[in-house]
Amino acid sequence: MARPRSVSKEDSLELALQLFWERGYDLTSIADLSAAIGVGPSSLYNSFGSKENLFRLAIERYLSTHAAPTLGRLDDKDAGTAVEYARGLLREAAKLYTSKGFPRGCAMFEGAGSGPPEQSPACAMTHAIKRDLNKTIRKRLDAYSRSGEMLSASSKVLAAFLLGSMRGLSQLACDGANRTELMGVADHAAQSLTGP
Amino acid sequence: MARPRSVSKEDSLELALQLFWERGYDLTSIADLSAAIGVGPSSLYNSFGSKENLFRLAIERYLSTHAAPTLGRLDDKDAGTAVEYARGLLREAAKLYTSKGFPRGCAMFEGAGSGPPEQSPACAMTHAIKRDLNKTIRKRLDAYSRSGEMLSASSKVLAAFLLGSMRGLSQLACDGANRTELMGVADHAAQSLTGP
DNA sequence: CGTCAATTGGAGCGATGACTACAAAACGAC
DNA sequence: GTCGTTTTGTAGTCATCGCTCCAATTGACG
Repeated sequence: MARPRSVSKEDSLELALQLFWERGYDLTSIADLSAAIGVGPSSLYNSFGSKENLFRLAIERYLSTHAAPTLGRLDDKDAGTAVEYARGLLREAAKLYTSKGFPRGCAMFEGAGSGPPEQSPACAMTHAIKRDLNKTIRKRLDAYSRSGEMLSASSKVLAAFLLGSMRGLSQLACDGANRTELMGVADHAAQSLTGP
Repeated sequence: MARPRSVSKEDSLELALQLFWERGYDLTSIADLSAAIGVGPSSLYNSFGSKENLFRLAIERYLSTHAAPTLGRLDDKDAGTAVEYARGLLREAAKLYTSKGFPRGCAMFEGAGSGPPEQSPACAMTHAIKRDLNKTIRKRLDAYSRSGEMLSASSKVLAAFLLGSMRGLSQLACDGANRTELMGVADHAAQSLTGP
């Protein structure tokens, strides 16, 4: 029994996400968001509290929608061999980073600076997520090792390599590499997990 | 026959570089630079003209000093096999990205946003450099191909992979990975160039 | 219709952004 | 010492930042 919001929270978050995705946290101002969403700044603050919180919610939306297929590959337990697991993960990432109608690269990697957690609020929140990604990949590789598969390096090194590859793919996408090129890089990186 | 500058241009550029390196172009303000260098803003503008130009000169200094060993590996024609070439390049980069007493990661990759050239002045200048890096790597790989060495993929894919690996290493360094870990990733990535 | 609750647009807050105007200061040349 | 040249610090320009205050608006409910 009150005035209804002119734009739904979901719609607002999706529009905010796309701005953060394209320009990053620092270069996206409240005025930009306000104009893109079509509501005044006061409505944004009434709904989301702060720019930092809006970013957090936008990234959460990103992870649970756009990035869901990629995250699903992260702990895909039916991926076949380790190489096939890595290929599935990196190809899915490459696909996400070159989706038509959306900004290039990864919204989380590129949306916040890549600095240490204390550099900015946005860095702090994405830093924790990246740690989780690394941990998840490493667990999956450890499982391959335990089941007897020979890998080309330790799970620690390979987890860092795969996460680094995802970030490299994101940056290549930002710089204009097309999907075909990214898929080639993804395939090559995945293939490198082959044991001796 | 005029008043001498209180801080040399070289010293100013080195200090400016380290700030841009650590915080990036956008998050480094003229006031920050002024305080770190120990001169007023007017001196900075008198010496360098604009923030954009100061950044350009700082990055040029970075490339010609700190990054010189890494750039030297880029077209090292006495590197042995392609795998050895890649290993030399990536290990030198890993070393640069974890130098004691300097910010983590690559000043050029992390100092400017990773967006398209039109996103910001800083992006525009680094974009051109990245294109050159790719081209140089590819030429080197083509030379290996022409001399009969079998590679694991096309020079186009491998050049993108190697540049992507450098950027991945830089980001891992920014997130706190230590030198040993980066060296492991570098070795692994280089090893992947082995022909079939 | 009147009431209450939530949202809205707009105006404006203090802080900070890049940048500049200007006069005092510091040298070499004379 | 005086002059000319360049650098210096200070103060201030206008724009924009994240954010807030407030009165007007919009509905469902009685």
